[in-house]
Amino acid sequence: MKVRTRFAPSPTGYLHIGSVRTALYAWLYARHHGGEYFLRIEDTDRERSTQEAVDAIIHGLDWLGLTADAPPIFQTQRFDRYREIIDRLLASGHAYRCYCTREELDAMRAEAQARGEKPRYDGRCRAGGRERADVAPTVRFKTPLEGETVVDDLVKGRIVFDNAELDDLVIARSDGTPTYNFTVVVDDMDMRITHVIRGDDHVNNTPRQINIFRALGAEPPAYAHLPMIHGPDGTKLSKRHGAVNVLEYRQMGYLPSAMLNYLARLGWSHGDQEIFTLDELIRLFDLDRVSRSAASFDPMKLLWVNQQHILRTPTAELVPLLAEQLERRGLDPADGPPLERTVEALRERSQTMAEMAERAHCYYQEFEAFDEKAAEKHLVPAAREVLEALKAALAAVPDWSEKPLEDAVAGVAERLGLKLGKVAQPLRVAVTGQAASPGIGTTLVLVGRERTLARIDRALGRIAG
RNA sequence: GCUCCCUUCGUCUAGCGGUCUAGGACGCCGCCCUCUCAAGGCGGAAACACGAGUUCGAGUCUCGUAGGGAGCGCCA
Repeated sequence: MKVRTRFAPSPTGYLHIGSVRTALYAWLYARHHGGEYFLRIEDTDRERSTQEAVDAIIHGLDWLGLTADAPPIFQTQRFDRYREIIDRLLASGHAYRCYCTREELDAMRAEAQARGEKPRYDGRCRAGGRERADVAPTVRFKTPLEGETVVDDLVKGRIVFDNAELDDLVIARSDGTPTYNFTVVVDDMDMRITHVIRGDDHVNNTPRQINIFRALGAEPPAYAHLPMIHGPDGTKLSKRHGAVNVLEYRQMGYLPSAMLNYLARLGWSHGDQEIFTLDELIRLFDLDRVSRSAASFDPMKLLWVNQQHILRTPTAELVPLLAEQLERRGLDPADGPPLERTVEALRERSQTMAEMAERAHCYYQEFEAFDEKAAEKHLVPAAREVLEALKAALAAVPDWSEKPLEDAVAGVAERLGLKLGKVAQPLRVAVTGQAASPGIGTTLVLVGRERTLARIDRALGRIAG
């Protein structure tokens, strides 16, 4: 049977990084097994669902390349179908109308808790005979009173639930709208989902859903419950831990391939391998290598993975990303060296594309001010002679490219009897404003002849002033 | 409270009864390379939650304990 998986978020906010991992695993599992993956928007809670959230989910998944094999399915467009199934369950005696009021239910729960039991519905309307005109009834599913429901979870192993622990859950509200545990079953059944891959906060819902499948005469799918992702401090991952919205990572200059790599590796492993291409993930991913315990999100490691991907991604693919970051900063990519050169020069010293853009700033626009620490250390009176000599030597270089420029700088050092560092550093600070940059020859090429000479004057001015 | 799940370096993990004086990676520290910063190379500190079993032998199996998490809605 062909594998069919789905990702089923509810559109109540931005796309959370934990949700993305769930989507990724469902997507990878389908791709790995040559199956299909679908997106289903669970928007039955009309109070909390928003169009912005739907857009955020779709944009986020799109950015990451987690594309579905069909247009998204919206639950709000399937109310007729849910109604139909509810009627079927009612007719077959698998469900019944409940006339209990909220007050009655609250009291019931309070009593159960007082007795030290799990708060649950006691089934008082199950036998019928409690119809009343002043209460719009809900519809409850008749959970089997005895027996066990077994979940052979693909990640957690066998989990056995006593049906007696489960109560009769509401499947239709008093206004007739269906509830979560019910719509999930109808949709997974209709979509012919073979593998439900979701967060392990859903394990306790699973026996209820399996019972509904059975009542409908349908075969339940296989289940795989993924452990949660915690923050670095071990608590639930939240905004306190930094960005949890995937789209923010795009802004921060992370590569989709790196996000996917990091997230895949968070809770899954393939021996000692850390860096994976998307193709490798598809080829190697499977649920039997998924860890059973919760993992902590580590922004530092994400940064490293991103850097590794920047190192491995072809320059041509990085160029538009750098352009985007430069433009976001109000810089004109045309007013400086070709972006290819900048990427080549900075790729191994940038952990994000945002950082690369920061470092590239001085190649596309005059820098505001010298880094004070760097200037104090290198733009000292003793550097005056060095910069004068450099200016003359560089101005005389006919071919403004790396090798001749390096030779010119080395020549100045030799003539003045100084170590290269004593010459290159003042020059570096003079032309970039910073103490760190690519190799001096490369840096000079990036800055360009005109700006280099002008900036040496600027530095000399500072020393004099 | 009840039900379910989880527990190897700070973090992500390898380990599927003996090859474990527990391996890799991030981070941290040191060294090398070096015009700076990186990248890269080399080295170091750092973990089997605890207690009983089973077994010739347990990080690996079983049961407890402790700790953590999830769920217990006319939310999803």
